[in-house]
Amino acid sequence: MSDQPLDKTYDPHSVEQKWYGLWNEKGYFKPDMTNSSKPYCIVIPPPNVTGSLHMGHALNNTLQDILIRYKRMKGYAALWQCGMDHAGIATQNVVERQIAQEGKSRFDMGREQFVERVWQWKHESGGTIVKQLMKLGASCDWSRERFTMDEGCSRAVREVFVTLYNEGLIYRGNKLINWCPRCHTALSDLEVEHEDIQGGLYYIKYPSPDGSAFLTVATTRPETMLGDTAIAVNPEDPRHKDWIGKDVVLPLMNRRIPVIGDSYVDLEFGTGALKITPAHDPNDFELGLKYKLDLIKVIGEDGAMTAEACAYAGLDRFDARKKVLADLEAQGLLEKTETHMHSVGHCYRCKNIVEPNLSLQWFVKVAPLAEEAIAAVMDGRTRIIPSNWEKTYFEWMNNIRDWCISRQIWWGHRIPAWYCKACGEITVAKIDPTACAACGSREIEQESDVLDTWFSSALWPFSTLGWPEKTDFLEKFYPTSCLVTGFDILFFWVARMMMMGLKFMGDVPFRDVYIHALVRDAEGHKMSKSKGNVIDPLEIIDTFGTDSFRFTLTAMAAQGRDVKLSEDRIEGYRHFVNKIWNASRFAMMNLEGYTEGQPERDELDLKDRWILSKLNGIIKKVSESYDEYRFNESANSLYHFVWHEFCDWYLEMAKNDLYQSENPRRRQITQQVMLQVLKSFLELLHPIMPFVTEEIWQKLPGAGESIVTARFPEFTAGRIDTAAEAEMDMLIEVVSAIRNMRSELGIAPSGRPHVDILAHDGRAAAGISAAATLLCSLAGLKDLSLHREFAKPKTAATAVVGPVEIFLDLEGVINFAEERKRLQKELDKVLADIVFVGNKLGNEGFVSRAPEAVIAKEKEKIAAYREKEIKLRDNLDRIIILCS
RNA sequence: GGGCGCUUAGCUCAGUUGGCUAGAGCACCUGCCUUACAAGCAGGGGGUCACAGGUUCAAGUCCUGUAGCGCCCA
Repeated sequence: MSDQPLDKTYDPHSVEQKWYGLWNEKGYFKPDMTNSSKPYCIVIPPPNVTGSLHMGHALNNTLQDILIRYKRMKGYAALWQCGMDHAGIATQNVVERQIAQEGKSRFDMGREQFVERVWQWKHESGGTIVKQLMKLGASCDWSRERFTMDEGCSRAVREVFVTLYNEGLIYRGNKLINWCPRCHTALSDLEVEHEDIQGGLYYIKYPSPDGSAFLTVATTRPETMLGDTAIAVNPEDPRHKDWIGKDVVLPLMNRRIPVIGDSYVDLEFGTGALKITPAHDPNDFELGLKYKLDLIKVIGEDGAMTAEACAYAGLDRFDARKKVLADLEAQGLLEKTETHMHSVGHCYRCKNIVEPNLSLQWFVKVAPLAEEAIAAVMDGRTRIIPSNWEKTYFEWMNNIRDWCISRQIWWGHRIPAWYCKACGEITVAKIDPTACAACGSREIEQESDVLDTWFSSALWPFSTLGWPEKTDFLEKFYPTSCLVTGFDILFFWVARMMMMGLKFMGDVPFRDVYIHALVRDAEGHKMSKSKGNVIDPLEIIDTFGTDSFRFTLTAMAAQGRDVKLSEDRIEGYRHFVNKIWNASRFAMMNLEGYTEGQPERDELDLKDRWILSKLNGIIKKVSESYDEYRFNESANSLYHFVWHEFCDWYLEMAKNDLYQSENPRRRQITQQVMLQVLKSFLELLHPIMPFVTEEIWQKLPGAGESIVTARFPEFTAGRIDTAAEAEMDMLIEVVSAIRNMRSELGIAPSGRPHVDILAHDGRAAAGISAAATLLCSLAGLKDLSLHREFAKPKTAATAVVGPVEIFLDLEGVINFAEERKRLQKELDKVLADIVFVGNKLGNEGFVSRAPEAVIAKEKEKIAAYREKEIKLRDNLDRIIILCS
């Protein structure tokens, strides 16, 4: 305990720095491997090494930290396995831009030197996000930080690749893939972002060989016509079916191509005739296979037209489009042009338009792996929360296509395949071979492509725990407990981890997957640099402190709803931090004569029993909410508890005991209860607000080593005291009623009126009597008289609370007309209540079919209303007399 | 085109299995510098829960349809 009282306001910055460093140094974030405590493990979604903390990270990591801190306090061996992703394309882009400023390209440098340069960049400027995560308070075990390109992860990648290859689940094939001409690499289907853009729909006339007739075809990409090898029409289409089996002449190229009939063709779209370019459209590719059509590649890797495009060779694809259209126009073969909205694929890294292109690439045959991954979610080995995401997961898994895993870049895991120049065979090996496995030739050359970054991320839950080695960590923590992530990488990452985990570990990678929402701006727009609506979490932390920021995210992170973040909201929660601070400050300013100890049960007074009961309720509520990933409920119940129960009522009532000196024992008990409640509250809140809770907790008398490793409060059913809660409810209502009268009748806050209370009911009377002093101070009264029988005073305002009637002496100050209005309003309300509940009870269906308890509740209600009505009428009558 | 979700107070949102004449924060109005907190305290106003049907004794909550918005996939 510190002798220093708390400062008047809370200063987050110094506090945050101090504690984080200390926690980390003391190793609190490392799981306790020595004991037999149950494991709890989360693997972090590895941020890109190029990344810096954005709102998505902030939310994602706050939620993970809450879970980890909670479980750690619950006594689990809690491991938050952290690390970073090498982010192949993104990182390569960053370094390429850097060397471009020096006037060089990666090709000038050569592969080895370039990769060296990337590592250098990584060491110098990569991973700024780690420090930012620390600012956020993330309690990762930094001693176990991993990188997808580190030695262990690379070994895991090799192991997996070779195994899958040997089992025929990885193959090399010439197929249609998504090609980014800017990044100069293949992309998987997932890495293409589709966006609707306004384009043209061009109607091109394909003449019959004798020139007597034309078949008109509509297309959005006219430049691909140069690679057409057929036209397809629907055999059901009366307009075109006669063309089937005949040829047309491909304009500009003067090539004869067949017209085929296939029901795939949509009768409604365009003219009902479809040009087939198997080398540049995925659907055409399938048709090409079906009808054994030629594949003519007219767009090259650089986005320019190939030699196959003859007169157009060398032109950029978009220039070629213009020229093709102009030439068609000139030949009278462009029938018309319409504007047309259609979806166009863009590279998710550089946003350039992606070209579907024929290319020799490596693929993972996913169907067999997906089957297992589907089954694991179906039978509940892995839960997806909220469960409606399961449907999305199944939908995707059931329609999954082979995964293109080769990338034509240099930064990444180089594919462990060697081509033999002598026999042409491929050698795939875990350890770099020196000779061809087939013919023994030493003339072998390694595949130049690297693997999709997501390939290594797919192994993250076990590669980071040491796999393929059999480590203690792997043994203890796999399957991990929970994965926390946004839905945007459900397919990219979660699905693939499921497949790989099941395949290589024989078990799911995680028991739970918690999918959280997206953070948007106050208007609900996705934050993006181009829109300029990005809120930088680090600026927020600087302005408001980490705790208020984390609390805001948590309180707003309701399941299945996006977080619309505004600074106003964060500011509001900064007030909350301040409130906690000041409540604690108050507690510590009133510790005169304090001794440590646990008061006996029968020494507790009403307010003590009440707050301890409420505390127990909140322990239950908060634990359950954390357990069920209802983070916002934890946050909101804690907010309400400390502000509106502990501060508004308990502390206000405690002042009586704390300020008076006649009864030191009573004061001690109140101090003990107050501190106990405060301490437990801080522990409950700590997972959400790690810093301020530690700062205060440390200053409390009898503090332990750190709140980080303190025990999370346990719910005890026996501590719930319903009698105390009911009694307090009544007192609170009485106080509120008096305050309301004072306010509505314009009694100055400095005014100290006298109150008479009439209570026929013995219990109520006893309660009021015991709390008389309290009532006076809370309601600002001079004094209070309690009566079992009472001649109602003439000049008093009145209120009815359950079995109790309150008379506020207004001699000299009363405005009878005002009081009459007030009572009339009260009476109207109670009459409406009676009608409402009366209707319910008068309903035959309700009485016969509603559950017993519900009916009893309604009956109780109406009885109370009726009683209140009688008293109100009586009081109103007397006022009316006085008014006249 | 297929799928998912949203629409509740001026604003941002809670509201688990139907029992709510609907809650919070901010904003607003009134009064208070009451010795923890004016980043505060006390009191107050404000909603036909998008619309239309249906199921039920009972619907913000379940079902169907409509409108608007958003996202994912093709």
